[in-house]
Amino acid sequence: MPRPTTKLLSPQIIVDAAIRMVDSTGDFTMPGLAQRLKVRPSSLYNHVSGRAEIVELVRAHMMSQIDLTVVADAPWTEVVTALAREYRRSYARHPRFIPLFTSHTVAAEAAFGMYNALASAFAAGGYPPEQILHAITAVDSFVLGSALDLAAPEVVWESGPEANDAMRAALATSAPNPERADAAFEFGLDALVAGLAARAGG
Amino acid sequence: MPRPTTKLLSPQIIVDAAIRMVDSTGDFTMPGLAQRLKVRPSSLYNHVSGRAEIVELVRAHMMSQIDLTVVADAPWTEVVTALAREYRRSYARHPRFIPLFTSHTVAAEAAFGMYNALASAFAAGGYPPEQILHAITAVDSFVLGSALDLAAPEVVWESGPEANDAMRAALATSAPNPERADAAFEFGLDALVAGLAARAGG
DNA sequence: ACCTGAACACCGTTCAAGT
DNA sequence: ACCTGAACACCGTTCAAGT
Repeated sequence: MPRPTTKLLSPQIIVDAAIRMVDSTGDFTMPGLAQRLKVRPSSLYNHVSGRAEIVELVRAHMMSQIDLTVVADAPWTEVVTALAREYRRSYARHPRFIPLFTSHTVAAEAAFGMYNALASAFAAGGYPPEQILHAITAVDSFVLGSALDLAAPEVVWESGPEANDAMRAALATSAPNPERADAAFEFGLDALVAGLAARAGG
Repeated sequence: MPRPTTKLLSPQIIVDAAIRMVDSTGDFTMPGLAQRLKVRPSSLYNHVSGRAEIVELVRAHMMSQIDLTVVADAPWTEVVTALAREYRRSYARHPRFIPLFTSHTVAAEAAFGMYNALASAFAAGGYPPEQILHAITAVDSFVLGSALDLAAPEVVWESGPEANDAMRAALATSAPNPERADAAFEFGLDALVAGLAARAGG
């Protein structure tokens, strides 16, 4: 009886199980992972250093799904828009995992491809070096905040105790998630990139 | 011997202790809170329903610190800018608490004052109701993302394995936190509001 | 009314022992 | 090389008991 060629455990298998567990329950635990993989919790430590590393591996996995070549030879504002959209989409595939990224370690390594691509786009737009980092940070912050909005439970706006006139009129037009979050992201992204374009070329 | 007039425990006292513990350690636990307050962990449950409620009380406390009347009679774009700045500042006083807000419940109640003020400003700017919610969401997402950037540990950009030319030039200008995060926020906020202004009045 | 003590069902992690 | 079993030091929460 030869050993099975496919191993029972590996970092990739653990990462997949963590993603599935968070998708279905909103969080993951080492015992929960072990149970899904039909293994004892201590076995996991032969493949990952601990829970924190699993979170980082998931982050790296999601970032690796980003296609950095989209519309590579378009005007720079379209490149930034497309990159930000791809960036958020990679988060959006597993929205409930996003809060686990926010008590973060570094993340810079996994995101470096994205940052390089954004830096090139802003440089092409005429941005001086000392503002490129700010522009990248602005896009990064907006994408992460928007991704978190996607993970939010359906907001019970209606129960808002004292909405003023402007707010009440706005609430009357509200759509359910994820359509509302998607529309808000596209709206905000368009405004942000337009504002960044107005500051460029100096 | 009369009882002491100041009680040993109250929701406010627990909230203050949680904030101090997160400021100094990055997280809080019920036993840790109890120890700081010279009390047993089970005593806390006479004043709060549990850990989750403490997080929500802290969120409400921080939001209540926001001054919604800043520059009330300025042009609407300045009102939005000032509100967003105040909003982020209320987070920034205790940056390490911010990640604890991101696995959130509703938050809408605590933020309603801010949302009302933003709604009024956008309405004054000529925004139609169906876009006001998007504009508010964009500001909200950008502020939260920027606040999280503030909680990030000093990023070891330099160790970035393969920065391209544009990125390397940008990194050479990087300042330490919190100055870098502050400058990036102001830069991004200016761009976002400029973009939102360009879409207004339609 | 509110603090305590003891208990419960969990965590993440380590490590010697097996194969 | 990798899985197990047992153990450790923790969690958050409940609840009867005290005062």
